[in-house]
Amino acid sequence: MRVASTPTVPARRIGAATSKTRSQLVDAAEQLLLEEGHAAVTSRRVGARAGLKPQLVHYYFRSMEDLFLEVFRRRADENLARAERALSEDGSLRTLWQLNADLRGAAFNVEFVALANRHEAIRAEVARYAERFRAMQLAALRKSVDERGGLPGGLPPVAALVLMTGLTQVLSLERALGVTTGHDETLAFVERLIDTLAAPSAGG
Amino acid sequence: MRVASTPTVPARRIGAATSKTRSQLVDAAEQLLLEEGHAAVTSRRVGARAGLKPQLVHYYFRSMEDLFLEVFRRRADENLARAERALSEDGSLRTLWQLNADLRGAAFNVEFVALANRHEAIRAEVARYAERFRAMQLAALRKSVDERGGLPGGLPPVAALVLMTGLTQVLSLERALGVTTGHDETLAFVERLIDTLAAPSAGG
DNA sequence: GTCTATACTTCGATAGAC
DNA sequence: GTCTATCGAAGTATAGAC
Repeated sequence: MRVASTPTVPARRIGAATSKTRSQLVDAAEQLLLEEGHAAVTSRRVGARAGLKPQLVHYYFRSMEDLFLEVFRRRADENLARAERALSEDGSLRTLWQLNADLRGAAFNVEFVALANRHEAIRAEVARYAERFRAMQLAALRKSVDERGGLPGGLPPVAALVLMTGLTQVLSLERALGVTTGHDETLAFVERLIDTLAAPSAGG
Repeated sequence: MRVASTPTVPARRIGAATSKTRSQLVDAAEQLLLEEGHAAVTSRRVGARAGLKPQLVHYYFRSMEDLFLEVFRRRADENLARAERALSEDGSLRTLWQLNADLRGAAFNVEFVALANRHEAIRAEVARYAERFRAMQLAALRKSVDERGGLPGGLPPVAALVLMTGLTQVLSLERALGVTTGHDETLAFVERLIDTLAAPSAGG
């Protein structure tokens, strides 16, 4: 006796994940997302941007949510790979700062956090990425900080990461809005702070 | 000879800004925005949520963008009024911290920042609010900080505000996503820091 | 793998009666 | 101030030919 393990609906066929056309669609979706927000990422507009028929979006992706997930994963994987490269040898605060400050597109994050409100699958994926990114940074920072007996003021390494994340995100976000009051002062302060911590004894 | 100063299109009539029905529509729009994101704020759904006909949305608002602007302004005005009350007597770091930590709905901000990408009028309004909020806080903080000769480490008051804004936003955002690694440690650190600054000499 | 054709839904917005 | 009626555009998704 066979247990029913197949879906009741035959499910329409879906294109291969290795297809070049498919990655063109992901490219187009990412562009639209960054330029005009997630509401602009429709099958028709993605198709048009890629120079393809909109129905191909539905051939390669079971739903628009699947397309969003693919756009997110691709970017997340890039970020994690870049972080791994940067942190493999040097987990200093400066490296971590540069890593966070260089992350492309706070706009990207905003769109997906907004999407996460409505799509549980996207929320889970964003959360998974955020946790992995933080854990990777924490491992590197702990290692470099332990060598010199902790951060000043009793600042826990993980708190330094949360602060850094918040700071880089708010700076990017506000810049996109056209709000820059206090940015220069804050950046200068962070630079000074990192310099001080990198050279605890004068003239090192 | 009269200069043409009237619009070429007669423009359909728009309901009074004082209408109770109108504010019910704004209530409904705000609820939908918080629960399901800005994409869920359609004239049909707003009407249904308010128990009214969707056409009334178009009677009270020239466009959906106008409705979004009204939702934002109402909340922004509340926040500014609350800030003014809290800061009128006490511009301490603790008061500022509580003010930022208590601000309802980082989700609210996310939705409007996302909308700002596509709607210039919304971007300008969000930017105007952010600048006013920061300026109000800065005036209060400067006053309270000058009395005691500045913040430690040469931290400029405006940089303290930027840091605080980033921190409270990232904490709210990540909590909504289900990411909380490092939150407790960071909050504890901030509390300790504020305590230390509030009582510079032991046994004050 | 890509096409045409199409079903079905929902959207913003307006006109005009009451 | 609210209603009915409606237009035209855009959305997701699917079926089936090639």
